[in-house]
Amino acid sequence: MGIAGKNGAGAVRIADVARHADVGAGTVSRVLNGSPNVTAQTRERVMAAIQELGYVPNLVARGLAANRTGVVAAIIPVLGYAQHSEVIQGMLEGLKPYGITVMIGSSGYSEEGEERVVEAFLARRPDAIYVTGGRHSARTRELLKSSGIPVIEGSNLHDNPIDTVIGYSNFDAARKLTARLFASGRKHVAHVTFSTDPNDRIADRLEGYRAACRELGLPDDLFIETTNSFEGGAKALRTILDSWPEVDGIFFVTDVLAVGALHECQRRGIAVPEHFAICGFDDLPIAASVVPALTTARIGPVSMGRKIAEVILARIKGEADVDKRIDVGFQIIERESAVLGPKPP
Amino acid sequence: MGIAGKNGAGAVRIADVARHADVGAGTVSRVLNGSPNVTAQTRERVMAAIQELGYVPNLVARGLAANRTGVVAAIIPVLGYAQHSEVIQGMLEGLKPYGITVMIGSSGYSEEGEERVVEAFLARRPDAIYVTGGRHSARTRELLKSSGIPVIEGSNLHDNPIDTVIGYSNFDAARKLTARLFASGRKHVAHVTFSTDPNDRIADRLEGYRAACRELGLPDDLFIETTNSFEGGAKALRTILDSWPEVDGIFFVTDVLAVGALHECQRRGIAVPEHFAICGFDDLPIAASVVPALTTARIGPVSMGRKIAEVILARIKGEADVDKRIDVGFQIIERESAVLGPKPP
DNA sequence: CTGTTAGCGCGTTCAC
DNA sequence: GTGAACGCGCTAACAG
Repeated sequence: MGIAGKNGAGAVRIADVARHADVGAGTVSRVLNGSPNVTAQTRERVMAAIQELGYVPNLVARGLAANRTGVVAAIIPVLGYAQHSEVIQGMLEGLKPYGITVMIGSSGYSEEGEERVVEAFLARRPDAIYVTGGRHSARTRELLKSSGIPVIEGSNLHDNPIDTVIGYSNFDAARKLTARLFASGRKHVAHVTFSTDPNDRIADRLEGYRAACRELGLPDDLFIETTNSFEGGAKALRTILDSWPEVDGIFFVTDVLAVGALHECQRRGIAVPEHFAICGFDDLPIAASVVPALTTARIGPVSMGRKIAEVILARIKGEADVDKRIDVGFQIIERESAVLGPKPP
Repeated sequence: MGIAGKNGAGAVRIADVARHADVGAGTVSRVLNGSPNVTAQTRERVMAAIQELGYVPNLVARGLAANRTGVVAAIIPVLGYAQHSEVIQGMLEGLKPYGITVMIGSSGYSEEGEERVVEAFLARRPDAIYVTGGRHSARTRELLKSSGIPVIEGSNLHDNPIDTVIGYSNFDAARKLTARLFASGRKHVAHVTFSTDPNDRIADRLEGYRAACRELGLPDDLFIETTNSFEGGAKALRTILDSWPEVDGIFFVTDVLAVGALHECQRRGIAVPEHFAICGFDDLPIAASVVPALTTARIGPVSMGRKIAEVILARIKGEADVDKRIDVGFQIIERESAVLGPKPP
């Protein structure tokens, strides 16, 4: 320890401030936490002492004493996928004004990975925890449930949440997108998905596709699996061309896949939407830029993150009547990749 | 508090374990921290007690007592931009095996935002801190310097680091890309940049472009500013077409801009690389997918993050002879968007 | 090798 | 309204 021994902005503690302001340590703590039971005069004296000494409260010690750390934990599959990272971005923006910090972990798309991160995080006593999706190991559910803190499951509006779920219906969105392809005159709509992980969001989209097919009395098994990458989308397109020549519409489970397929169409001179109507999912920025622009479903991950922050704040404040199931909805974005007839000028 | 009052996996403390195993609290702490000074026999007894009671150490209390939190702080401009998020992903992967957690913050591309996050983070006593780039407010530098913890500045290999810098030379990479465009036979190479923030990486790329121009005795002022988005790239391309009809090569400061421009070329039927040789920067996944595939510079943000983790671990362990300046290098990725002559078959 | 004790810095009772 | 004292759960230093 010592003067500059990793003590943030100095080794000055609350006792030093108290001495300097000629008050008790308790009083300093009170002004720090905005207690009303302090005279304006003494408050000023304390504030002055804080300024002069450059005092910075030790939030670790506060966390121990108050049994409240001001930290929320967040777990997403990977940080590199913007759709998940932007949820965190929204949470950061919503929580920063309240002095709440976020610790981040990645599950690597695996239940086991998630379990280990949850375990490690709970030992740090966060005030709340956010996890992506609704599929977790039994032990993870148990850990979370008995943690005693608010648990927010995000992105997919599933039944049977651990505590609170904030998201949208992947099933409904996928069904709507599929139905839209059929409504635009397509007769044979395929679906491209992936299955490298136990991911309820992707699984629900597949079910949405199948439901839309069955509602029209059409076969619901025109789907193939690939890897979730641009190249995976291109590969899937080639497979469809080879295997199902009758297909005239494709619903890709992510924009990444759809964009990869669009590029493959460009390379092969296949006209979109004339030959294939194509839609994706997520409304990544690239969806509006690619040629032709991509029809897709928009979620608004940042605002979802902000909503999550709101709920966490309310729960931490102790408000009991917070919704346990919040639907942030989705929006179908219609662009050229899925219109029929000649392209707009 | 109480039995299930937000105490993680239960309210059992180290004293409970000690009692259950019939040893002292210190001994439990020793086995927890892997001290060699424990008999295998007592170690087992303690481990058994931990198991039976479902004890989970309170890392907040440990942090206070040990003056070592096992947390590292990381600040990036925004979470939604993959290039930055993936650095964090690499850090997570490198630090997780050592039980170290990452708290994340975003500066919003502003020095003031960064300063506030740094301030908030230091109060939580992280064991180390990572910040993006080398441009910071004077107060941020001062806070960081006097924090007493390892400070890693990342991404841009600048001079005058606060403590340690890990990255690559944006200047060199940009110069090399520009020179490559000239070497492929282009005579008028423009540069598209943006300036919405005090970003040393982008500024250094501009300087690299200008240096390459001057080395050939060519004008170094064919650059324009736009916003860093697909649409921004498209807009810049239109501006160049209108203003500088002689331009036959464009170095876009990010892949996002370059891809936006490539899409605009597709819309307008402009042949790339025949009309324009184009290159970007970052080697985002989209760069290999777009048509034509994009020549760009690759950094490897994930492995850079792992390198940062390594350095942090070494510094935390107290190793004094850790490099203060680590060049992770870059790689020019040659693809079709910048070759001359007929495109490959 | 092990038990005991004194802090780590702060919030929160209590009396005053 | 304010100060003093105790405790949050753990590590580290000290005896033994």
